[in-house]
Amino acid sequence: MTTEPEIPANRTPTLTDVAKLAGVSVATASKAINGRGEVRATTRVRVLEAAELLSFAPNALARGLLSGRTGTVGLLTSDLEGRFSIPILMGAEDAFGAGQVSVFLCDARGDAIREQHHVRALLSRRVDGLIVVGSRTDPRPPLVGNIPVPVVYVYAPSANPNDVSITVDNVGGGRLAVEHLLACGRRSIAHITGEVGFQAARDRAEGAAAALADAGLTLVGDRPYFGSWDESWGRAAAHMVVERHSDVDAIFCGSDQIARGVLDALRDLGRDVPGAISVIGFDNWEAISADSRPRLTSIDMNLKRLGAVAGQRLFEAIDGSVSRSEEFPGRLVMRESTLPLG
Amino acid sequence: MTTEPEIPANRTPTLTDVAKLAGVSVATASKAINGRGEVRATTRVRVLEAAELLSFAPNALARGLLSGRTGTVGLLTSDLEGRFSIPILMGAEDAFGAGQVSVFLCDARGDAIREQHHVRALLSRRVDGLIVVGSRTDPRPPLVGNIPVPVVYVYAPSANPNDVSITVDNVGGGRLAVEHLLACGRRSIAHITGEVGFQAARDRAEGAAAALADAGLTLVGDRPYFGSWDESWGRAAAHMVVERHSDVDAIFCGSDQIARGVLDALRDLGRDVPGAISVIGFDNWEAISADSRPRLTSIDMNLKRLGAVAGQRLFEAIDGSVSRSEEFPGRLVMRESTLPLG
DNA sequence: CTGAAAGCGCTTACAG
DNA sequence: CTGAAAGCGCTTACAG
Repeated sequence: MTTEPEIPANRTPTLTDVAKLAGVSVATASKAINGRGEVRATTRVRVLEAAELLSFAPNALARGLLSGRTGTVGLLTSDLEGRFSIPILMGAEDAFGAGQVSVFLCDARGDAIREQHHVRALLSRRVDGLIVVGSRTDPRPPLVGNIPVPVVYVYAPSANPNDVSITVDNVGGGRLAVEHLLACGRRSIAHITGEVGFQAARDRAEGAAAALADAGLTLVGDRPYFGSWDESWGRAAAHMVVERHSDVDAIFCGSDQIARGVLDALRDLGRDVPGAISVIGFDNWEAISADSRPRLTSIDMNLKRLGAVAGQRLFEAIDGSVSRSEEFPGRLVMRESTLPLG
Repeated sequence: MTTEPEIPANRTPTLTDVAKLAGVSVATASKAINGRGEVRATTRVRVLEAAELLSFAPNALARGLLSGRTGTVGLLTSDLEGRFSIPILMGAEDAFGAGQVSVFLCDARGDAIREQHHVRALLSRRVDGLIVVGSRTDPRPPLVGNIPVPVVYVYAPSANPNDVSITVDNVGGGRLAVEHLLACGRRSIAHITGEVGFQAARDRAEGAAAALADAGLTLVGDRPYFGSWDESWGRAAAHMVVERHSDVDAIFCGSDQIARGVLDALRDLGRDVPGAISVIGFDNWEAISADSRPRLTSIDMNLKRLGAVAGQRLFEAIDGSVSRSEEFPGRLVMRESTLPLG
C-alpha cells in the first residue's frame, strides 16, 4: 500500500502525469520542458527524466489551441498521379521538413467540388497556410471563399494576379533548348510538341521562335508541329519532318516522351543521332530520358526547387511578410543526343 | 450607438460568436450545429443561419482535445519519388477521402532517423493511426518505440509477423505471367529480371519456375537472368538470350523497363514481336508500357487497391477490431506484345 | 524559483 | 427545450 505517484496505466501520458511523477506543478513542468522561465536546474532535470520515463509527447492540439498556430499546412494537389506534382510536393516537404511543420496532403482529383471540400476540412483543422499545386501551367481559378490564411500557388499560377504564384519560365525554357542547338552549330531546327491547348506548349514554342529570330532564323516548316504529348506523335511527326525537310539537323521536342518517339523514328530511318540530327527533350524525366539510345539531352524545370521556394514563401507569408509571384528558369541537362557539329 | 451583438472583426469566428449572434448559449449552439440533443427547430435554424453568416468552421483542434479522436492519420513513406508509393498513397487517400479523415504525409527519404522524427511529430499531433508505405517488397524493421496507435504496413511488410502488413503476391504474379505465355502456346520461355538482392525479383522468378514446372518445363537457360531493373540490362540480356537459345519463343521480364529494352533489342535483331517471340512485362507502368512498339502486355500489382485496403484495415483497427495481414494477387493487362501462336 | 488560476474552443452530463 | 458548469491538455501572466 503506497501513496507514491504511480505511472499511469495505458493512457497516453499528459503533462499532469509528468508533473506528478516529478513532484512539481504542471506550470513548472511546462516551463522545464519548454526551456521557458526560470526553473532550477535540478528541478528541470527531474522533470525531463519523468517525461522521458513516461515517453511524454506534448499534445500538439492543446498547444495549437492556445497559441493559434498549429504548425501544419495544407498541400492541395489536383493530380497526385501526375509526375509534375510529386517533385513539387517533395520540394515543399523539404522546405517544411527541417522545421516543426507537418503537411496535410489532399488530392482534389481535378474536381472543384472536392477541392472546396478539402479546403473546408483544412481550415477546420486550422492549418497555418495552403499550397496549391497545379498539374499544367495554364492559370487556374483561385480558391473560392474567404480564406483566412496565406495561400501560395505553384506550377499553375492563380488567375488572380494579386495572388502569390511560383511558376516555371517556359518561354525561357524553349529559348534555352534552341540556344543549345544553335550553340551546337545547328541551323535547321524543327519543333515537335504537344497539344496546342496547353499554355506550356505555346510558351515553349514562343521561346524557341524567339531564340531563332535572334539568330536570323525560323523554325523548319515555319511553325511548330503541335500534336499530343506522347511517343506515337513523336514518331509520326519525325517521319513527316524528315520527309518534308531533308535538311533538318536538329529537333526540339516539347516533352521527353515525344523525344523518345522521335529517337525511335530516326533510328528506323537510319539517321544518326546526334551526328546528323541532334534531339533535345523537355522535362528531364529520368525514366524516359536516362536510358534511351542515345541518352536524351533535356530541359529540367527544377520542380523540386519550385516546391521548396513555394514552401519558403508560405512561411514568410505566415510570419506576416508579403511575398510576390516569381518565375524560375529551367536548366539544361546534357546527355548524348545533342552534339556540336564536328 | 447600439448594443446588438456585432459580427466579430478579423478574427476567425468561434462558437461563442455564433451563439451570441443567434442569441443562445454556446451549449445550445453546439447542439444545433451537431444535430445533437433536443433543440427547437426554429432555434436550430437561427443558429445555422448565424454560423453561415460568419462562415463558422468548428475548430477541429478543440474537438479533438475533447473526444480523443483527431480524425487524422499519418502516411509514412520512404520514397515519394518512387513510382510505387504514389498509387498506394492515392488508394489510401481514396479510402479516407470519403469520410472525415485528413492525411499527414511524411517522407522519410529512406532514413531511419528521419522516420523516427516523423513518427514522434505525428504522435504529438495525436494521429489516430499510421500507414507505413515501403518502396520494395523486402520486409522492413517495424517502427521502433512504443506506438500507442494502430499501424498498417503496405507493400513492404513489417519484419514482425504480428504486425498487420498488406502486400502483393509476387510469386503469384510471376506465375500469372508465365501461365499467360503458356496459354499462348509458348514453351521456350526465358526470364530476364532485376537485381537478385530484391525479394520481388526472387519471388517473381519463383512463381515463373513453379508455373513452368507444373507444365513439365523449365526456364530457357535453366535459370532466371538476374541483372538490374533498367532498359540497358533488358537490351543486353535479350541479345544474349537470343544468341544462346535461338528457339526462345517468349520472354517474361521482371519490370516494364526491362521489357522495353528487350523489345528494342528484338526489333534491332529483326525478331517479330509478338509473332516469333512474345514479351510480357511487370508493373504495368503506363508511361513505359502503353506506347511502346508493340504495346506491352504486363502484370499490374493493383497498388491503388493495396493502399485502399490498407486504409480500410487501419480504420477497422482504430475502431478496435483486429485485422490480419493480407497478400493480394496481381492482374494481367493484355496488350499487343503477347499473342497465341497461330 | 514555484504554483494557483485563468483561458484557448469546444462538448457533455446535469439542472432547470 | 435551454443554459451554467466542468473539463479536454496545455501555456501564460501573476502572486508568492
